[in-house]
Amino acid sequence: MSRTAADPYEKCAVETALDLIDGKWKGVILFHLMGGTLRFNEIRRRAPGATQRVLTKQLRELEADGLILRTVYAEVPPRVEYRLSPLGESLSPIIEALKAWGTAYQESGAEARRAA
Amino acid sequence: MSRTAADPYEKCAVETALDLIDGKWKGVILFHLMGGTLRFNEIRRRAPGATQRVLTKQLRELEADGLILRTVYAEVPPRVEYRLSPLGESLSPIIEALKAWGTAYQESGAEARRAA
DNA sequence: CAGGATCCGTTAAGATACTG
DNA sequence: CAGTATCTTAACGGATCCTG
Repeated sequence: MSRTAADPYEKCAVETALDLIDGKWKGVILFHLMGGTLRFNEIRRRAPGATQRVLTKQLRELEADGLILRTVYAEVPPRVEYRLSPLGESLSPIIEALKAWGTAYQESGAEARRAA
Repeated sequence: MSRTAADPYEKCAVETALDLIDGKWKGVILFHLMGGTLRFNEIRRRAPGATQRVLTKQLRELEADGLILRTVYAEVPPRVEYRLSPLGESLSPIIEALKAWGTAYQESGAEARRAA
């Protein structure tokens, strides 16, 4: 954050935000948590293709970043619930916007062009 | 895109969108191009820390994804201008939202907590 | 059930040098 | 000016096996 140029501050904000949702499954996780609290295996089911290791890691990162809350119930069998923190919820409009934009992009056939 | 579950479609849209702006400097590039057409070295100046190689690569990816347009002027010295495509411009609201959110995140002191 | 520990392959990204 | 060509490193993501 040197602030040598005119507006490096603004630039960093975009970077900061993107860094937080950077990770192959973070967007997906956040999106599904927007629907309410989920347990580990429930998230896993909604993110087929992601392994436990990766999922766990990204959940921990999201937690460390303060975007989600992790609640462990000391019972047996173990139960761990994940839900959006207030900060995470404040991302909802953006996730929704991304979803809408992604949908439009897909339907525009731009994906096909990309593959080509 | 198996569509086996209830709504894998929606999930993929979020993923699709994030994939397009995934890359350490893509968000920064797009943000600065929102201010108007820029030449290669102008972008470089606005993304200190990014090397030519990385910058070139990400610019090419953005171009391949149809988010930016690259215009080469056959003159000497060479001049190459980058600007947002209509599709790229449609991302502006999202980039702005990310910037606003990132700023709020930074000011909330959440970054400090993250480092700790 | 919800992970932790390990090993491994791929890719992103950085450093550096050179060119039309 | 705007790249390309190599090389190296670090991080990410995946697969598998094990445990409180």
